Amino acid sequence: MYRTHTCGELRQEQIGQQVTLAGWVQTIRKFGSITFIDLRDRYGITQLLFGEELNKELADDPPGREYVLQVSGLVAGRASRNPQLPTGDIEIKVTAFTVLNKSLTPPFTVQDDTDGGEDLRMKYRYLDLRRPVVRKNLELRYAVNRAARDYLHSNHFMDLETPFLIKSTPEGARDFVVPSRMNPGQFYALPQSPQTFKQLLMVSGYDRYYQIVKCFRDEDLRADRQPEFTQIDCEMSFVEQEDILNMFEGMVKYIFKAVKNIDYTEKLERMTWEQAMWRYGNDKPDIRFGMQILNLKSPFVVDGKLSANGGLIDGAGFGVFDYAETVLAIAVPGCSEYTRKMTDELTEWVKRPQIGMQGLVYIKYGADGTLKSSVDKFYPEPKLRAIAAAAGAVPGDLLLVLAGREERTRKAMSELRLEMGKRLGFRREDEFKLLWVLDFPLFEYAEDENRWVARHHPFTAPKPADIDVMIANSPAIEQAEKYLEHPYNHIKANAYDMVLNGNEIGGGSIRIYRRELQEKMFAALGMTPQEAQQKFGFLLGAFEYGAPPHGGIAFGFDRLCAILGGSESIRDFIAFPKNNSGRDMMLDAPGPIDEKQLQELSIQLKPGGAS
RNA sequence: GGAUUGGUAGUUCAGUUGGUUAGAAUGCCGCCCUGUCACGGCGGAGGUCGCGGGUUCGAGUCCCGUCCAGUCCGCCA
Repeated sequence: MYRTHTCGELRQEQIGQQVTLAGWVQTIRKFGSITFIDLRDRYGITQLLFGEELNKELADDPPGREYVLQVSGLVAGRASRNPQLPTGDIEIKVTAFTVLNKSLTPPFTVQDDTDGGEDLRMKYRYLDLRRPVVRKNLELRYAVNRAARDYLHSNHFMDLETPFLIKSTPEGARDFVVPSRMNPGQFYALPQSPQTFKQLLMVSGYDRYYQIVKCFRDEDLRADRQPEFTQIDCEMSFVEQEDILNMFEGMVKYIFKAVKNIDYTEKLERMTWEQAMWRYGNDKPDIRFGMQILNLKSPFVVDGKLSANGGLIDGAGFGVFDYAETVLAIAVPGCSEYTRKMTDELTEWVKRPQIGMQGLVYIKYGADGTLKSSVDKFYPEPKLRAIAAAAGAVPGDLLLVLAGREERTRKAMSELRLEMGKRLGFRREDEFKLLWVLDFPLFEYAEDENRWVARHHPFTAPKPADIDVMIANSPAIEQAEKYLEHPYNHIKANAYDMVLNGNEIGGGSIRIYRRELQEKMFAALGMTPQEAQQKFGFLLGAFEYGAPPHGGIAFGFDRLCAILGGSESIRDFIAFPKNNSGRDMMLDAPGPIDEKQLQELSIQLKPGGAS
């Protein structure tokens, strides 16, 4: 037997017991004729005391950091206790020890506040994973996994596996492809999601399916994006949107309780996509704080209602505002005393190429009620007061105003709002705000491709009221620049996203389950009937054998774990992640393959294609 | 594809207007130390300043190119 106890469990109650422990050397502290060693395993740290006799034996071939040690000895109370360790009341008086394995000196310190940089830790990820902070992240990941399974199992969902070697699909992200040796010149694709399989399972009558499953997308990476990532993928039959919202609102709340012990009792806020775009400038608003965006330009419509805020700044002779497509403002609380230097810095911030604004206008609404702005020349105080009032600003606020092309300005204002929220400490990582965003547009017009694309995916059903509009209208557009007038712009999807603290953590839709509508959808996306048949014939065929109404949702598992763990980067929550360029620094993958392998696969590389 | 930040000792970093032998902390090695837990004390080793080219009497420092890493934009149904 290698051990009787772990390094995290011994307490005062065990004093006097003979125990055997095994673990890694965390630190060694020598004092002449006695030596302390902190022994670490997954469960904690226990202090070992080597007395005079053993100390000599230890000195013959002294162990170093990360040596694997097995020790036997007596649990004893400590002369001076360490309240910072759960095992700090006791130590082991070692009577015998064995070096189970040696270790090279690790290239960085294996402790929470390590001295190692990111890429070094990735190269030696197996050492990095020994650090308690990283271990806690993976423990949290497992807790989320277990909670999701508990909840779904108790609601009669079945975990069913779907294949990884499938067919490349034209829509959506770029596929990872795998050459087929037995079918020369042909390729499998790795799934971007098990979408069509889970729909087929619905056709087969498995009316509640889930899978915590790897998905693959060959696109450029970010801190919160990996080429292979994990989804909690779910699908249900005989459901409407409301059923799905309720079921998965329940799942996320269950996870909050199980993992964070948070009682998220209130019903999730709901917002239409249009509301989100106008009020927050993006489709995944962070609603932990206000600072909603106000449109100062001409009247605009949200959800069929005309906004009264428009026209406040028109016709004052300020060209930047008069000729801009849109002018947006936010009221930043308590910042009216910003100095010139600070507003200049914000101006530089919005002028960065990533934001791309020409400049920034500000209005300082002083605590004493006075108004000062960078555009006083054009807007006398009463006018500024009206603008401030419309934006819901109160004395002490700083109004920030951006003007320009609508899409870009809205996006920039969204970024500015988030940045100010961050600077003012409104984005606390221990506060969690969930939100449903509903009624997404079904289509988007891709100007570069000159065709409609599905905003969610091509299996998403339109709102029932829009089905007739979709069937009655041809997707064709006479002149490309006139696409905005096409009825397809107004078709809403039966789709929904769940947003947590400004991150999309889940998204799904009610699916199309009739062949005619699915064919119409493929046609709308520019596929000929032959193409549709060739690419999705299996699905269209299945729809002819009694496909039930169904819908589903998929959650970004890694991202959910990261947010619950208070981190921006999902890499910290994946045991063996890839770096920014999709490389595994530890394996040094991807790499070249042998000429023989290439031949078997009937693949010839372009000259210079492999290096 | 683009923007931007960084690359100097095992590691994390400093290095001024270009100027003598490139520093600190930590880690590592040796000696001392019986109550530490960030132990302490003394001593020591450790550098292709990412790589290539250029400017200069002289380059870690300036210029050009390139590679690697981080963040972001595009992209990611």
